Amino acid sequence: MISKPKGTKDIYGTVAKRWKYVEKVIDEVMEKYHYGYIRTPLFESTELFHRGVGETSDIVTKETYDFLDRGERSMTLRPEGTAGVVRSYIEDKMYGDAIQPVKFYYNGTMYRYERPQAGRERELTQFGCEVLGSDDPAVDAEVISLAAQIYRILGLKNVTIHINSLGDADSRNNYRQALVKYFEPHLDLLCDDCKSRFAKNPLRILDCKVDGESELFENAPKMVDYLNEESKKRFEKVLEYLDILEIPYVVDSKIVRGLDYYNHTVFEFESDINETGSTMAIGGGGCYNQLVSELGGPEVCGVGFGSGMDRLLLALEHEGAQLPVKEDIDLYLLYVNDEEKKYAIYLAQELRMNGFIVEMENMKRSLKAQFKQADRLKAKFTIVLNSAELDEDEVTIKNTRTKEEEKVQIDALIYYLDENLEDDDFMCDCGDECHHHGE
RNA sequence: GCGAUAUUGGUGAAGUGGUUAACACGCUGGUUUGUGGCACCAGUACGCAAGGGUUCGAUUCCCUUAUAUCGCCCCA
Repeated sequence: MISKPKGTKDIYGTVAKRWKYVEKVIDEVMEKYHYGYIRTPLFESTELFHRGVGETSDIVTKETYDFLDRGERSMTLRPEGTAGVVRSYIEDKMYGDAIQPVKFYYNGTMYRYERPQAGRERELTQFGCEVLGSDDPAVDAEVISLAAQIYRILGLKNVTIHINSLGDADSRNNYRQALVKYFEPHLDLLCDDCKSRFAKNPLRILDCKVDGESELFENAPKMVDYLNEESKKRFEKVLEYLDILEIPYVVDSKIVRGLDYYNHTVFEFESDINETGSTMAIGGGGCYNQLVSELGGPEVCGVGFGSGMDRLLLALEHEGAQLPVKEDIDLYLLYVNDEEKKYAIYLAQELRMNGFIVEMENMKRSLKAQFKQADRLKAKFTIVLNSAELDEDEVTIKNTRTKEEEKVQIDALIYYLDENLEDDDFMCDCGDECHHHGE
């Protein structure tokens, strides 16, 4: 047997329906915020992902799917969405467009060469957005509120927004130095991982799982105190706008994000996915004011966020959120003899073209087994085709819920179904403003 | 890259160094010759991830590999 590659998943059945629903919500919300859908290549030049990420992390060396194509060009399966969007922005000179800022959203598979674990696959699906060309803090707030809206509409409740500011390049460097100075005398108290973080990426020390709660860490310098005046004002604006939007947040100085290209606002959406009560980031993002120029474009600001579908669905499941997923069918056609079967083939097609979800027997089952099948399919109606009745141009249709049977002229069948199929598909608890169903 | 645990039919699983691998669900058929969902009866793993080893004998012990789950590193 050939099995799927490590860290990949087959998605089908009810799970696939949940995915499609979530994707529909994403599309609708993105559209209202006026973000244009963008599809960029699944693979790009390796250099695209390696530049900008910097030398500090393992990402470049061991966590991307790299390969040489037949022309000996080094290619990489995209590990995230931002780089491709920024590349496209630069390549197509969108910074010259009349409409600014440029706003995009994406939704697609990404590839990371990692060991799978909870909420972490090698092939993953992420959606996200990018705004390029504006440094207005209102854009930061918009991006955050957009993500918050998607989560809210999906029914996710236990999500906390952690937000922080890294300031501009100067502030960030000052803070980095302060951290180094602070931890240096206590180096021997740190865990082994932190010792290497100290050398490679001191900001990450704050994320330590071993002794992140210790006194040493509590007294560590805070980013906020190292923001210069301008950066501080900018951050306050972002928070003010979030207040206007009535979006609750927690200022969390431990949010630093891993990569160097972030400036100013950074944020993460945390959900309590595990039974253990520990939290997991289901999305995050921030400003990246150097990435565009790093990749060969103009000095332009970017803001974006990305969110993992797998973790999002995990969180929805964990919270028991009800997604409006349709699992039943309208009608199941049963038959016994060949003449009836032929009519079933015809009738199924006819009714499907008229908008009904129709299924028919295709397994040569006994009539009894056909009824069982109709149950399993949760058919709202069944028709047992009967030669004698067909000669009279009529069928007996049975409502599986009320058990009532009725003789109906075949000509009147569509009308009958229209009348009798109630629209009780689902209830959703998104309040009066809910427009996302029934279309 | 590192670590822990696991891998038994269509599914959930129990179990043991030794004749026929529990139980349940499902599925198929029958009781009921074209109206099910209930009930009862019957059938349903030539095999316990793959390969190698130890042994008179292994699904059970050992090794290797693969896969899965969870964690570490990293986190875009």
